[in-house]
Amino acid sequence: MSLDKRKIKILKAIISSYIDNAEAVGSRTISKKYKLGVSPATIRNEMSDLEDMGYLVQPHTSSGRIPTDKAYRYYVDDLWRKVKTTKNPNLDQLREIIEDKSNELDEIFKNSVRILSQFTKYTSFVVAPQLKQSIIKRIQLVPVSEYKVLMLIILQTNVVKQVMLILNSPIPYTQLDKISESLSEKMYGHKLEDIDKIKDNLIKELYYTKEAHSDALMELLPYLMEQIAKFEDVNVFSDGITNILELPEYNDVVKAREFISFIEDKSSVAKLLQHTSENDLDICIGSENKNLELKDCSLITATYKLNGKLIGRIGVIGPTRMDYNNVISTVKSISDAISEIINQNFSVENKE
Amino acid sequence: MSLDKRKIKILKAIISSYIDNAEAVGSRTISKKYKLGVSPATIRNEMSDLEDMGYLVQPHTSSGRIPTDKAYRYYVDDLWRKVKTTKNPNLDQLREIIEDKSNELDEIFKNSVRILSQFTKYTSFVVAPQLKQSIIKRIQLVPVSEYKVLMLIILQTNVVKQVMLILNSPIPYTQLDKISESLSEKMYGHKLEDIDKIKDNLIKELYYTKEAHSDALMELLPYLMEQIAKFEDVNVFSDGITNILELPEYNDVVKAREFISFIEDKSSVAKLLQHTSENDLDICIGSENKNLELKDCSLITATYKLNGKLIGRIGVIGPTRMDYNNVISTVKSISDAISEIINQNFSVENKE
DNA sequence: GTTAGCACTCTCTTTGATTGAGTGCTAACT
DNA sequence: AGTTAGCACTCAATCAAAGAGAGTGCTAAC
Repeated sequence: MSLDKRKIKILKAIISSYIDNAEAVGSRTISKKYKLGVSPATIRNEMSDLEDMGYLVQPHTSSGRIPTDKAYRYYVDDLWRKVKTTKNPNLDQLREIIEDKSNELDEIFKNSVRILSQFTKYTSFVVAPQLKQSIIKRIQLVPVSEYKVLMLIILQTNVVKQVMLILNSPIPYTQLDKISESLSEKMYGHKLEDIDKIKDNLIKELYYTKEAHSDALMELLPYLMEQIAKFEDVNVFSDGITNILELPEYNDVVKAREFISFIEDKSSVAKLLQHTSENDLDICIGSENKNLELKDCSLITATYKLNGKLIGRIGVIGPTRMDYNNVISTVKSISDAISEIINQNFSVENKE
Repeated sequence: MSLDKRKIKILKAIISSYIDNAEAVGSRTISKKYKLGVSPATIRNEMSDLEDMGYLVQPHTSSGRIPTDKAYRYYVDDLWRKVKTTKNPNLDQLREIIEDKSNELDEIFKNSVRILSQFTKYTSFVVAPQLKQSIIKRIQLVPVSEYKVLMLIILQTNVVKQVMLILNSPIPYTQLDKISESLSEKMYGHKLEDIDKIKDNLIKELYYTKEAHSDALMELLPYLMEQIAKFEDVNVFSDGITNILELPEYNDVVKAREFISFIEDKSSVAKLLQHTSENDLDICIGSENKNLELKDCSLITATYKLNGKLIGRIGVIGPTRMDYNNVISTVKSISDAISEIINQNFSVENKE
């Protein structure tokens, strides 16, 4: 028995009906709505075959059929060939919405997941690039008030992190630039994540640097290093969590609660995304997911890159009967938009 | 007929039973669990009186009674006298949790609502102070890369806002300090919200300032002003929205959805909080709320202050049968903690 | 190979009976 | 006069039985 043309037509009809209505599909429905020119009886025979082949299941003997994960996999692989070739027309529009006025990386991600969940009606999330992997370009101390100094950590990607330092005793403004220079010189080229390991050495080295040799600085150093070490490890943004309340499969509050509590746990989501393949676009259907909690969910993720290097993933999670067509192209568009935006705004400029 | 001592005891017993179980309370339950030394029959008579007085209602003839908004109002007013006098013991602990490592105002608020919803098991939110009301103390431009300059706007409260400016043509680093000085001089003392109105004047004045007279600057100015004008108007943080899924009154997914979509609309929440009284602590029970959507909810809000001036509110929203005792004291504690933290970290230092 | 017909299955909805928590009233008691 | 036991009554919630409806599988005819 093989998937002949008619079987394929019927299978696709069932899948697309089930995606729309979340209700088991009967032979009559297919025959009427998807006019294949054959009677329900014929369709019943074919459906029986499709069930034997593992593409359909019946929730109970006298009900219609619903697609299995295998069916979705077939459907998606088929879709895949078409999506790949169609170019997204509205990329510029997307860029405009996502691109943030304040040029903040986090804002770009927040916008992205917001748009993504609005467009797909599912839950979406993004893992922000691991800040700790970034390399320090320069440190700049800026006086704010007598006892407050703002430390700006300028990264190679031109992302600027700010840390407010509270002083025990004031440091004259005029010294701050010199201190900044010394700090920059010593910390240049190090990754943020390495600071914690080498901080003792750094402090020692700085101690012997003539310009920086002020009591105020020495007092400040351990505190300053500590603040850097405290930067967040992974950062996950999500949006549209409550979208799932609109779906009939989550009409049961208990189910909804379970899903939400899983998704709200950022570390589990981060793990989820780190365990996916390195593919540009990854589709994980139902039981293909390693997490048992997600056996009824599909996960569509795409990568975004900076200077050609993979730095994060953005994705959508929804029921296995999700609107793959829409989700796949939306995720792809938005991940492309993110890549473009960050490459334009945050790439390492070689001319320097 | 008046509220004698026994009626009060019975009323309180009913309220507290209903708060615990969300189920209509019968005379037998009261008689057994709250040993008042009288029989169910007597309690029935009293309950009937309390119903006549408007403190109780029966969902249907043969059910127990549930408290009305009037009952909660009585209960809360009574509680009020006691809460007022008890000092919160764990304020220091709270401060420690809320106080943010990075000294970011937004982080403080996010922590506050997180803690608040964790402690109360309800939904909580805070309106962040209106940034636009803040007065500019100083502007500092910091070079980031050849075509990027970070503009730091240092406010009187020592909050520092950063805006990344993308240049069309590079500005020599050495000029940036001078430009910063000119900008600071002209913009000092103005409120952020006024910048938009007076920007034309500012630009003109800066044009005639000798030090700042560089083409690069002139090109930058309109762009820079525009960025400032774009700062957000109100900022609402919320947390624990999905806590309501745990409550029996929201076992109905439709109800839950309605509640959530109301709360997720930041502007409606902002409006809600701005319409409450100026009281330090405000309690709005059920139909006392102006929003029809919240007729089954109670809203407990408290103010926080900077330099004695009210700058925002934080609050909890939950069902009318909420645990007022816990919520009131928690909201109060946390608002106090916020006040302390921001007064310590963000108050205008007079010595400067 | 396709289809009409029909018996069969199983869920969903409706209906009716039963249960149980709780009330209100009355009459007796303190 | 206030309190209480007793009892009839009410109504939501639960459960079982019946009926409807959607859909299947099989058979026999086209």
